[in-house]
Amino acid sequence: MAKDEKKLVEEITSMNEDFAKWYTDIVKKAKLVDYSGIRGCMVIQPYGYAIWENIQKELDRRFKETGHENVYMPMFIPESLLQREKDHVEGFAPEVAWVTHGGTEKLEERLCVRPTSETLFCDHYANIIHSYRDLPKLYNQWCNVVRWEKTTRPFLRTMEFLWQEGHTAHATAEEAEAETLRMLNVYADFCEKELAIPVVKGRKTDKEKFAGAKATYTIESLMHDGKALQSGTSHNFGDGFAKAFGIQYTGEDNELHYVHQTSWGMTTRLIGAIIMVHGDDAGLKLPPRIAPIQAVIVPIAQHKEGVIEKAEQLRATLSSKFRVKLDASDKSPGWKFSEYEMKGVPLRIEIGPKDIENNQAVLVSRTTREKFFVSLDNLEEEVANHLEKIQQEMLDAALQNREEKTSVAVSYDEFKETIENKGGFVKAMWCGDVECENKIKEDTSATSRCMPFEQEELSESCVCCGKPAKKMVYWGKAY
RNA sequence: CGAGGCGUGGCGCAGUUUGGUAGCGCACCUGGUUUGGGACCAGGGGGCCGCAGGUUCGAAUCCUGUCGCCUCGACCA
Repeated sequence: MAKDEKKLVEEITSMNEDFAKWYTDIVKKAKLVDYSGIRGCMVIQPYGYAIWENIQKELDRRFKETGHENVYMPMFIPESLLQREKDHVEGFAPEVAWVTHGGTEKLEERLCVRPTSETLFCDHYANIIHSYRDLPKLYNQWCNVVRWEKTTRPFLRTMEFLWQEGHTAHATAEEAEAETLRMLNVYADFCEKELAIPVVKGRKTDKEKFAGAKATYTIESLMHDGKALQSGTSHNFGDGFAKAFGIQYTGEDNELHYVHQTSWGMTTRLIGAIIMVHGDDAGLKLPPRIAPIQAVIVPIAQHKEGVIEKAEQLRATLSSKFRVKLDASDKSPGWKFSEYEMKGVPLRIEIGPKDIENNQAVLVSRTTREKFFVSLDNLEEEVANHLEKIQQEMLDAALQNREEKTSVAVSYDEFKETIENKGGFVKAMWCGDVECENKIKEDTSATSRCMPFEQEELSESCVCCGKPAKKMVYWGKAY
């Protein structure tokens, strides 16, 4: 084993040995979350929350750019309101938490803690939308929701989680469809540009679509262990909710019309995706664009005259353009190297007596662990270039991993064999029948991830039943 | 909710089979020597053994109950 491949952090379980353990090790050691005393709920610690704040900042900017406004809805939903739309309540009823008492008094009507806020938005929209002049309504809210999950894992599935939910109302079906796809594209762009996570865009099958939706679109990403993760969804509700909630407007034609609605969401689960797409055995690896610390300055032989001062000077200069931290604690340099690699800091800047003598600093990349000796005269430029390069390298690596773990199956034996032994995405044709989805699930535990927009004609018949195929589908085991 | 595993200083564990003064490593504190890949020496502090009952002269250990956490399935962002 080459020296630079040596496992530097003994405390982290190797990902090839036990991926699930590796994941929880990272989450704990990098201090992203702490387990709380409440089942299935996590404490998001400062470093983890800082990642979420950066995600919020970038996503929110994109929402504003596309004309959306932020609002805040109540966190309680009266039972009668939740039950207005039949499919919706059936989908969520098994996992809602109920408030039955106010103080010591039993409530006349139970309130559920929102698992999602469609019903609240609809109730509100019915009040404020009267004319075609009131449309479109492009609202978004950042909030927490609660779903009574049976099994939980930090970030990937918790009983309470943070998210953003966009809810829009439009005059026509065409506008609603356009909005649904526009926001899916915003999500995909965000994942690739900011998180360096490549995604497959497509449509969910009826079996997998959102409760109450006419169509659900999704972006699917692939984790390092070959499991898929639904990373964001965008739903077109058609006028189903509008009819259930009576959201009507008077059009230019002086006739009453129902609105057409959409909703779309992304959650703290994205942090789980970042961990599982980019991380390695040394720990977390954060894309520079959302890393809370983009560069850490580690002084070497900091007791020597002038070292700390120089390091502080670098920090002061760089901090106007980058999120930079100086660690002048009395831990050894080696300890700091490992610590910040574990925390996924993209770039390390070493400065010691030798460097000061030569008017240079040493930059070390988290992705390659390569060292670069750069002049202090153009440090800012060098740091900017390296961060950009690391961002790109991370996307490239993630893309390569996904390509390597994406297969094609034409026969059912081939399909089962690939899911079982290789994992990852398996592209295969499908007849459109839910029976085949169910059978595949039963036989392999894989589900249809999406019907990608970019269709390919792999064969003419369904991989499962052999009947004429309608769609090419990405299949895989999912988180 | 099904199957498995685990609750002992902050973290990771041993001790439980066969009841008898609560231990180890890391972390922490003090002093010194160190400092370019998780430094070393010396000294020190910290534990109602998840919780509640029971058996016993005596319980981390045995019995009953209960709560919580983790992993894997089914459900789901």
